[in-house]
Amino acid sequence: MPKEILFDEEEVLRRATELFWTRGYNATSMDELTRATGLSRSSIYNSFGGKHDLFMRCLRYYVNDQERQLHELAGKMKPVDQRIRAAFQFAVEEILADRMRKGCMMVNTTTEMVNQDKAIAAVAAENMENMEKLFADWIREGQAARDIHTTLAPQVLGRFLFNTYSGLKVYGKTRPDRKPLEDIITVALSVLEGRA
Amino acid sequence: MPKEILFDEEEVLRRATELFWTRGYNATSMDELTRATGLSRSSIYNSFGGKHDLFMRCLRYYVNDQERQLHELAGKMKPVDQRIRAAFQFAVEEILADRMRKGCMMVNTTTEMVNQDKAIAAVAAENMENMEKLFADWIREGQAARDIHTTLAPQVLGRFLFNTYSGLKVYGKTRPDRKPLEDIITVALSVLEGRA
DNA sequence: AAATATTTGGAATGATCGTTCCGAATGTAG
DNA sequence: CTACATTCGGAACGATCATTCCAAATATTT
Repeated sequence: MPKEILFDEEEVLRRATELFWTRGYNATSMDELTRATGLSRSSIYNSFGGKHDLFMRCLRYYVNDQERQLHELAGKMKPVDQRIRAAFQFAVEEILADRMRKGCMMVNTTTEMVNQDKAIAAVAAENMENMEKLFADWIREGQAARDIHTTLAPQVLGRFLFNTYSGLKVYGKTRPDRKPLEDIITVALSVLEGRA
Repeated sequence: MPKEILFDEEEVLRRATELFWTRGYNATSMDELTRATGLSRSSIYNSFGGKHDLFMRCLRYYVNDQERQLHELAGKMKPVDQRIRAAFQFAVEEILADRMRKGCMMVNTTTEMVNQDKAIAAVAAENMENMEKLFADWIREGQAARDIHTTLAPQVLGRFLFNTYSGLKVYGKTRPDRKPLEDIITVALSVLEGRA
């Protein structure tokens, strides 16, 4: 009975995410969203609810993708110290390839919306939790393999790595140059070396 | 001949800054600005130009104040290692005292506007330059006093400190708790220790 | 006290905001 | 081929946006 939905939902989500990512929540209008996705107003409201609902879908889409990429990295790159370096190096390449200087959608959203929107704040808190745990798990693994000293607890080092990671996303937005970004990583990762 | 301006310009700037800081550029309306400052629309346009001009004044007001506070700290706290720790500790106290979870206006503005507004991007770049230089100068001073190892160049360590600093402002926005913030600082400042 | 230059409050403007609504289009089921 | 459930395009809605404008208020100078 129902007429089929004609568009590819994931493709729409990808395009909407790209726009929100580039312009932020408040500066993005439904009009721009229709142009970016190719959908009419009605279709967006029908399929995704209003602007806020659509944004939440996009934000989750983004963070899931980000977290998935990092988990995949762990599958390929076994030695933990190399893996951590690879994760940060990957972030640098992403920043340098980002022609629109979008930065990180989660960081952008955090600074723009966390103190004004509880639903968004919840996603931000969850992502922080996940990232800290991911890094902490890697650290624990590296400590067990005696590649990382055990002077500091995995959770503490994980938090530090996540903080450095967020910082890079901000830094790259005003200065997307390889040298300073890699300088920062060099110093940050030196805390994992020796001293055991 | 001229009727006097009845308001205190700095007080107006302070209140407008507080509002932009809390809500960001796009989410702040001229209507809210009139309520926050007590001025009428005409007075704002007369004395400060439009919304964008006023925002630039506020942003400069904010960054000048921030940079001034750090420079003042250097005057009081002579030993460099203690001074750096004090600067980061001060940031933590600021985050914990920030009931509105405003975070850092410069970081917020960077992530919201840098890829959409050249004038703002210029201020962000200038502030980054100043902060890196400030930290680098402190590092150089500490190295000369043999309080900090000389394995890494002042500029490199300065960049790292600035990155950690920015990261904390983001972190504190979603999780304004003392423990994790101080964990991060502990790890970050450990890169300045020994090893010479 | 009168004249003047400026500020001030508030109404008005046109644009744009997010959202709703409805008739037309369209694919499926009988 | 008819009936129907749903999507779709685009007009329309009220609210709000940044900005402009003008008459009233006011402090200084004459």
